[in-house]
Amino acid sequence: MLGALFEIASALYELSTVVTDVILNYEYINRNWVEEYIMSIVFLVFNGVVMGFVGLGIESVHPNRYSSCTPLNKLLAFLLGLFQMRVFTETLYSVRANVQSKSRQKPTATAYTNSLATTAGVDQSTSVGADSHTHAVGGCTSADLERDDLIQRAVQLGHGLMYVTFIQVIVRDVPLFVLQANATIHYRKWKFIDLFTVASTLLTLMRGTAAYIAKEDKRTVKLLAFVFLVGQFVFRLGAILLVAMTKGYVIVAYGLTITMFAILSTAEMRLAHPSRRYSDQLPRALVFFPFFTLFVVDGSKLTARYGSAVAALHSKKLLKLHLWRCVENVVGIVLAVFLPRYNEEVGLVRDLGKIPALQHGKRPAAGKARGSVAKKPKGGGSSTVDKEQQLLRGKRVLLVPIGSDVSRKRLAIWQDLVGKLGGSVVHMDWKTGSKAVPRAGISSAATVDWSAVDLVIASAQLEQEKTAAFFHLATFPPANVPVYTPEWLAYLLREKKQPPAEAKLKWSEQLAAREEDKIKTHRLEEEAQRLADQEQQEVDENSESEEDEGSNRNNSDTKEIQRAPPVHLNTENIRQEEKELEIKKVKLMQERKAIFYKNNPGFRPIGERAKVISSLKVLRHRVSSVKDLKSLHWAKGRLRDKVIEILETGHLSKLEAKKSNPRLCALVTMARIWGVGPATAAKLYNSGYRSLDDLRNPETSAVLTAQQQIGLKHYQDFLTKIPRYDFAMDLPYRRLDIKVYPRRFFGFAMLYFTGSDHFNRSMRLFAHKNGWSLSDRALQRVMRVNGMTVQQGESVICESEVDVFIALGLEYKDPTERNCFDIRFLDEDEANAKRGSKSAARGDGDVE
DNA sequence: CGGCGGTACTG
DNA sequence: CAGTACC
DNA sequence: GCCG
Repeated sequence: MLGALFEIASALYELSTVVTDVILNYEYINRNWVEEYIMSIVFLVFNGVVMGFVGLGIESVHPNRYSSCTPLNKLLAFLLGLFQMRVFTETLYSVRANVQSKSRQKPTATAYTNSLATTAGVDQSTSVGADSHTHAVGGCTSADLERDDLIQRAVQLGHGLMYVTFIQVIVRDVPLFVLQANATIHYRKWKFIDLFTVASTLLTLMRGTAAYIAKEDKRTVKLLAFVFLVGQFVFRLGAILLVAMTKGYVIVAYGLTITMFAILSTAEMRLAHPSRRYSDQLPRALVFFPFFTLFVVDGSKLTARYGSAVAALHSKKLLKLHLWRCVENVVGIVLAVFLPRYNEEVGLVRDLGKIPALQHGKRPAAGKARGSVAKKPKGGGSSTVDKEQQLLRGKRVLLVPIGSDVSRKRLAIWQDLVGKLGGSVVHMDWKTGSKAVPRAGISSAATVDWSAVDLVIASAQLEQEKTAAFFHLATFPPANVPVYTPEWLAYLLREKKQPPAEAKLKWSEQLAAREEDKIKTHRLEEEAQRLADQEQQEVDENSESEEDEGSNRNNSDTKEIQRAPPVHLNTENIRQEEKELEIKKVKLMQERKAIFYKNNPGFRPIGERAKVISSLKVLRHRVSSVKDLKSLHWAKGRLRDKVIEILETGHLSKLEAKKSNPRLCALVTMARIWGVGPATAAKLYNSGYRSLDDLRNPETSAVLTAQQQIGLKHYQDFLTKIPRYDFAMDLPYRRLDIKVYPRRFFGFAMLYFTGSDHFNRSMRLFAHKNGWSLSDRALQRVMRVNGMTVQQGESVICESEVDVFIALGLEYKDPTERNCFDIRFLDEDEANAKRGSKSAARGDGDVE
């Protein structure tokens, strides 16, 4: 009776773990942890289907348990598994059967323990086992026979349940455990529910493992080995996907790969030792699970620390994980090889060398099966490496020291590269006798002994004629001397081999490519012009009535207007893209709205009436005179005058005046130093500093702060935008912004950092005007009392940028639509006014 | 005519 | 607190 | 230098 209670209690406990999963899933979706939710559901469904089939299996051995109608019974058996009720209901059934049979006759202990129980009915030996048992008992009445059969079946079902539990562990609990652990590591502190799920998973795991290792039937072990492998597949794949989380197909590929290796090595391990004894199987279970759990947990941490799975993958820490994998594999293999075999005919894999997977990831010292794979890299040895690194050994290289992008520093780098590649640099005689790099355009020239040159390095920017003139040659390059670009050198050193022909790192190829580019651009320009003209005609035809700007159109003198560089626009394409963007935005809004209101129940958008934050509109046609604009209603007063001036004359006199104002130029230049703003620039100017060189004077350092000195030192570097891909060899100094926010600030922080600054300001102004405050970590109600701002209440919850737009009641803008120009520079008067009477800064009064 | 974004660091 | 920075 |  006690046993029955225990059985029911543990079944109830099983059920409660399922309930926990449901609660957790609810929480996932509530917090919009979509990845966790999806994966959890996938695992639950997968598990449900597996358990459903298990139910069908049990049904075929123990038919008609729930009803007398066979199809209905099958459906029930499947559904019970699908809804994760399998263990619970089967336990109840087996306990009932057991109690029933016990009440008729107390079974002997031996009948219970010695019975050849089989797995959940899939194994056909059930009836055989029952028969043999009946024979062994012998001489019984039919009633005894029936009772024995009943006992037998109950016991079988009890054993079967153990396997059901085991399967459940593999397909459901372990992946879920990993999921939950991951969610915990990533997003929140441990809560009771997490502790419960972890503890319950561990318990179930132990139970399942016990069920597996206690099993003594040979065929079932084989079957279970298979199930175990499938389970492992799910387990490992799930774990790896978790490590991958949201980004990067690389890690998915990686996950698949190591999963395959794991399966192969485990298959080898299991099949070689289908041992019947607890003591043989336990070490494997012990070895396998802890190691892999460590691997997964550490992998998750790593992902969290590096921000993305790909970054984590590229980090050196991964080595540690690989080492764990190695240890795990090595221990498994050692066990597989050296433990005694009980069943030689099942031991399928004796030659480890035949499984390529086993050769992967192991240290050379770890295994004896180091066959052909290990030999290959060793065979090549160090000589190959040397050869590869000295691709220019013995070559005499001439560096062409001219070109718009060739500096002394760059030449030195080339020389260094050539040296590293084992080549020697040919020195040439300057006619002028100077060793300085001649500037392009200056008619210096060099004489070169071309027979002593094996190859030439020249900038791709360098024109052919200029080079020929420089070397006093009729044509450049001279015959039989190959010319390469500096990128070719960089490639050799990086890749340690010759680039493929399609890389086009030969100088002439680069020239040709540039030429081709020019022609192409030209053609595109013409095409664009044609399209623009066409459009123009359409516009003219459609908008006679809107031409209210006639008075500004006496443009007989507009011929000398400097035209802006032509823009080639494929109007059809642009329209298509705009349409797609619009659809994408609407979709995003709808998607996020549901989540936003779930997070902020009862919230009312701040500016429901407001439609748009105005942003720059794109015209698809060229605007070269006022008539190209439908109307100028958006510009009034002085702005309008300026627009007209630009369109009519091609320039803006006020701007020209400023550009030629030396004081302003000096101010702008100095203020572009990182750490120097308008005020400091003015202060410096008034102290007599007029240029960067003035400031570079050593005795000046006292007037600059430490930050400003750094800014001055890397003046140009800090002004250079960081390109997406940087192939340059002498990389500039960079200023990097690293911002760390708690996850709940993500939406606000993303919006802020995406910019633009003007966009941020207009959005914040909008919030401000409506009595709210928007920052990079909150959108909250505020009270502003004579200059003081008082917060009122908590921030609106915005998990994404979109949410902020929803909260403000604004139309969503794609990042590409948040671009405005930065006109930040304070004018003189304003700067003076700000600093009041403290400073005596004087200058041209009319400067703006 | 007053207002113009919100926040953090430095000196 | 002013000045500068970030977007 | 625009806007309310």
